[in-house]
Amino acid sequence: MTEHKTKEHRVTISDLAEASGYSKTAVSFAFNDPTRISKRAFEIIMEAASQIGYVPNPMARNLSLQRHLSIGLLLPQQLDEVMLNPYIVEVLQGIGLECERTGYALTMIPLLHGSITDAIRGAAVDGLITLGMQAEMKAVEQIRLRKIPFVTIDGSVSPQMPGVVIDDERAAYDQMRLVLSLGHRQIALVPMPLDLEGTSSVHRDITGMRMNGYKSALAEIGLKLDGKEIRCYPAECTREEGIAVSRKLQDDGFEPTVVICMSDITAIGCMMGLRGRGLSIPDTISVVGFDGIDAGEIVEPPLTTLSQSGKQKGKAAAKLLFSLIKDNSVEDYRITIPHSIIRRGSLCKRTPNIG
Amino acid sequence: MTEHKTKEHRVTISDLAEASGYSKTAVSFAFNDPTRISKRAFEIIMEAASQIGYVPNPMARNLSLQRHLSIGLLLPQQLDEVMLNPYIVEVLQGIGLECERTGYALTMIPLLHGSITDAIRGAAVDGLITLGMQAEMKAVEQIRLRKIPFVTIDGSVSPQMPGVVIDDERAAYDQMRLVLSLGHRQIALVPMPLDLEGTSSVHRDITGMRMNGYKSALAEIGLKLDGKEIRCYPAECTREEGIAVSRKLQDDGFEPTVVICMSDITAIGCMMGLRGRGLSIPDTISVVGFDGIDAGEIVEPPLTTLSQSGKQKGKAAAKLLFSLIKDNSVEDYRITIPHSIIRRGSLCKRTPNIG
DNA sequence: TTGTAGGCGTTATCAG
DNA sequence: CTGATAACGCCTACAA
Repeated sequence: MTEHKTKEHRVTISDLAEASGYSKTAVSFAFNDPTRISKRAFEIIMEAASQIGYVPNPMARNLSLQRHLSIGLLLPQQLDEVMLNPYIVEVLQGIGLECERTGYALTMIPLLHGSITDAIRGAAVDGLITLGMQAEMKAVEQIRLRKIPFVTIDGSVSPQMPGVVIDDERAAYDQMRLVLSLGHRQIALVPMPLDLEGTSSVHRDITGMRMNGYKSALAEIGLKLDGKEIRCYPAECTREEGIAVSRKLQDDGFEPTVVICMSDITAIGCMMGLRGRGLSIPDTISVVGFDGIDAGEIVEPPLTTLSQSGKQKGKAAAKLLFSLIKDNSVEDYRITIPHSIIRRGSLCKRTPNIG
Repeated sequence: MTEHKTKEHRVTISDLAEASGYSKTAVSFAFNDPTRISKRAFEIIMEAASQIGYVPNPMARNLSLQRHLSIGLLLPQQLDEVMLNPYIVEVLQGIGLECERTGYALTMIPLLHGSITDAIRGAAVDGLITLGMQAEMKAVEQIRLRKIPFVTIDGSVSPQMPGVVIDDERAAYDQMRLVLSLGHRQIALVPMPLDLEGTSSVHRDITGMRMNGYKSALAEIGLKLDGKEIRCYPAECTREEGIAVSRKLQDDGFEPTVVICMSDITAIGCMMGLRGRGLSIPDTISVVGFDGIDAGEIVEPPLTTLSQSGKQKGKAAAKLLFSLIKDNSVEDYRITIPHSIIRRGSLCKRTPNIG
């Protein structure tokens, strides 16, 4: 047992006032606006400060200033799960960039004994960024109670709930169009599971919109999600679930020429699973992902994907939030980030099977 | 411009006291320890609370309670760079897990206008986790001033600076031994650059210890880092720098049978670069990494690596810190996490070139 | 069970 | 340029 004494009566501004022979006011100025006291006073105070080891207490400072200098990120899942998702990590990068620019810290707010409400209640932050927040969630109400500004990424944005998104329907449409244009007609679709509870439905809106996009693209050439040529295999955004998909395909005896995933992680898992079953990509079967994460570049063959910049999203969201914190208003309550298709080796042309 | 009014005179405990007809004390109890007031009082107060929209102010609460319910992670680099390093992201997972268990938030503390000292000064946290902190850094002094407990990961741990590490020297030794045992004698070593400044030297200690490990292993069979058969190509932990290494090898006309990297990211970059130059892995050249990140599994061929669990490190560090926060002491000031070798396809046997 | 009053450590106001 | 004094909003002995 090693002792680490740290709390030996923290020295306060009063102590320093006494030690330096000046008033608390003077001390405060010395640290915050030295121009308002004499040079001599400043020096004496600072000297005394390092003598007795004084350093302003951030807690008290915050209360007085009525601000935390920190924004919070409300996590929809356990922190370790969140970090497993490279897309979210990208978002974090973007948020972090803005925080650095503005001198704010970024507080990750985990569920408090499983309760998001309690977590929000106690969050010591000047504003909140949420992930996939839907207007009707009870969390929204709780945030409003706190009377701190907040924005959402990938949620249901509205004038009452500013946020940043991509055009998910269009993105999915583009993704499907590409696949169809290459001649694929036997398709396995891997959406995110539309959870029934509606509580942790980070992806609810998104999944729905993307499915719409898929359907439009299919409809354009007279196809539809029929459960025969074109089937659905929902999966979470994890490699394991991606691998599981490849197994299910085999179990079903379904042999699509392409697998379209709603996330790159799933797609990569899928590639690994398919290869493990002796299929070769893209010769026997193509795979397409969604997100454009880094790892898509390093797999073999590299992953074709619908790329959205999580970093850009995070940055835009933070900007939005800071403008809310500063001016209490935003120019646009909805920021739409562009998406694009990145064509790589995992997807190739396919002559439609005849018969 | 959409207005988002949020600050319309926040309602305080006094307001609720008045509105409910009870005292501030009663209100406080209602929220913190309902058993201390009558059931009736509790209900009336809570009812009134939701009427007028009262919610305790965390800032004031913290000041009064003298705690933030948050620990800080001091970042050695820009947040976006940090997030680019999967190993650090793993550490984050581990820390996050502990935070969830204890109900603490995790605050990422970026440099404040480039100054780590200012960042520390203002950090509103109950304790700090640092990355690669060396005892003689000025940041240490600043943290001591704040009189908050702190631990370090991958730093110079001592009774005065508890922390968690792996046995880096031994790990590097093991890594090199494996390579040598497979017959490799032409070796490219890719350490992290030992920066001269010493300021951002997150890896200083580590690099040095690992180099020692390499040297011991080499010495055992009468070899040494001679700049001929065994050469050094320092590189940062990025894919780009890994790719750059492959280029430098070619420029030098050096044709090692194996490349040993101090991080998986570099190793993966290297693999990509080598393959881009027409070399086949592992037939022509083997590659070995360090860290054991996820991506090592998905590259082709999968990466052989010296695996350390960032998650375990983060978890242990957070545990250490919480014990410091709670009891002001720790059982062991140094936690050593085990490491292991993961053999995969990127490394294969090699008959030593003769002549 | 309830209320009064003082403290947490700063910053801000406003005289001198 | 300097210094009392009042916020900031909550918690908690202590007294009633």
